[in-house]
Amino acid sequence: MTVRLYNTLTKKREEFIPIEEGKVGIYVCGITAYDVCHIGHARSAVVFDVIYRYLKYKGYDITYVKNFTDVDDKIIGKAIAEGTDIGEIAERYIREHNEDMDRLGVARPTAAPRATESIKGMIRLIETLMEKGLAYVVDGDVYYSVEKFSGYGKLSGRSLDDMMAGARIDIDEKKKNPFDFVLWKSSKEGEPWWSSPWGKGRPGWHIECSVMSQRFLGDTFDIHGGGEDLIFPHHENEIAQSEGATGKPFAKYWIHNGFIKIDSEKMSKSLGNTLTIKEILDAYHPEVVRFFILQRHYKSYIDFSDGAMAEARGGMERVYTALKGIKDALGGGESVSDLSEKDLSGEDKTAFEKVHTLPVRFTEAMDDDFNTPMALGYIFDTVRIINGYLPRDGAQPGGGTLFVLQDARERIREVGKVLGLFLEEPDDYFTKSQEREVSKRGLDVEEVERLIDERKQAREAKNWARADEIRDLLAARGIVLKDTPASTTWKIE
RNA sequence: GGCGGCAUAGCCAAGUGGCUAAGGCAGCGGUCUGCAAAACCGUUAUUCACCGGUUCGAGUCCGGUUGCCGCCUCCA
Repeated sequence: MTVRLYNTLTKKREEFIPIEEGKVGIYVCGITAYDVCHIGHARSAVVFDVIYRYLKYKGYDITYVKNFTDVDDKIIGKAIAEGTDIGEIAERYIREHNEDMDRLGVARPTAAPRATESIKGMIRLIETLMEKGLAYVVDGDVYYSVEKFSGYGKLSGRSLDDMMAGARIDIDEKKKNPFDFVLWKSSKEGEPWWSSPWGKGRPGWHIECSVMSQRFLGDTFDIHGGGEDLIFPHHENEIAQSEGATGKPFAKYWIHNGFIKIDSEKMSKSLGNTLTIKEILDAYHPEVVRFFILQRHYKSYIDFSDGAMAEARGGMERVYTALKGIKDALGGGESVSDLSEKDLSGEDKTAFEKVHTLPVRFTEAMDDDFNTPMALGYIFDTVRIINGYLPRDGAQPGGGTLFVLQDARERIREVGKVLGLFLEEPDDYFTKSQEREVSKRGLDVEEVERLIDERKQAREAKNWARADEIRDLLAARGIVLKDTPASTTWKIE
């Protein structure tokens, strides 16, 4: 089965056919290293991480490039403000970024080049554009002449005439056309610079991606991705630069992820409602964050709120509760059943067939434009089967049951690995989750446990009134108790 | 002003021409439990913003209306 994906360039869902059979080259625009990453970066990272892992799961030999922009106005501004150089600023935020990604369980790309490592290539590319008459020089700045590139606007679906009609940009007298964009910028006093045929200067923003994608993936490659805000002008300009220079098609498929809103508002620095990845991870388990993101199709916007996160947490718990049930039934052993599939019959056989085909359904969903919400739905279907199949308290499960449960766990792990979910030991997951909730709510754990202990004694004395009173007291603080024959455990609702 | 997207149950969210409109959360009834919790079973949209059209057949295609949103400036 082949993957079908929505291509921003054609505005259609298309069959994914790699340029070279079995191989995939993917380039995703990374961050500008001038500030800590927010939840929007997390979404983009998680979405493309899952696409990367899925294509790998499908057996493709994949080269995944995600760049760092380490020279730009904002970085320069920050360096000047702090009296340091751009290298130090970039280094700091790249390190922070990598830390955030590691915590989110985002795999490192095959290559993570920095713009400043490819300055020579950028100069060469700009020279080619000059030779082809696609660029012009004004006072040491080099501009791209959009009118000279006939395909300009094909990605964002607008013509230059449309853009002119609705132009809202400042007229810059240096430019021949208001949509011309800078390829090379002359440096002002105190700014970093590189020498070039046009004098001391630095690259414009778009040129780096044209150069680094070409360097790692060639003139034409399979997939180019990024946030939807990059469609115009960034990706449009990349196409103009690359196709203008090589005369060949640039990326074959373009994938763009949707934005995150916060409490139904657009997240932006001016509104002051940005949430950093660090803040989110202090409050929620990384897998809850991934689950929250993957619960919606990557192209739609997501509305972040505490309520939505609480729901995501609830969903995660459902899966981990089932995994815990399996673990308890297996008695902690990894491989306790030495049966094989053909030894199964009746109920065991039926359950096995349902559970064992999870990866097939998962693949169907993912092949359909990476439909992670549907993929998660199939995982929940599997969870229901497991829960209904788990031995009741105290019952001794038979060999067939163990075999099925073991397989169920394997299959959930198999697809979970692609999504970056359900990879923890259930006990660890619950412990970490609980610690976060406790610290978030400022609960006094010792007092909680003292009350539980008091309730235990009341229960032993069959003083149900006092036992219930304590439970209600704890419930008022969001603590839910669970009595098992052996002990009482508690969790945050 | 230009370009584009979305509207599915109380909430979140799949489904893009055809079996009974996935799944999660919340609710209700039952089983289990000292009572709960978790889990399971059942239940919760004759209907997919509205109006018209195409079709044997539409949530799904086309046209219109209304409402929300994004991009056009740095932005994931």
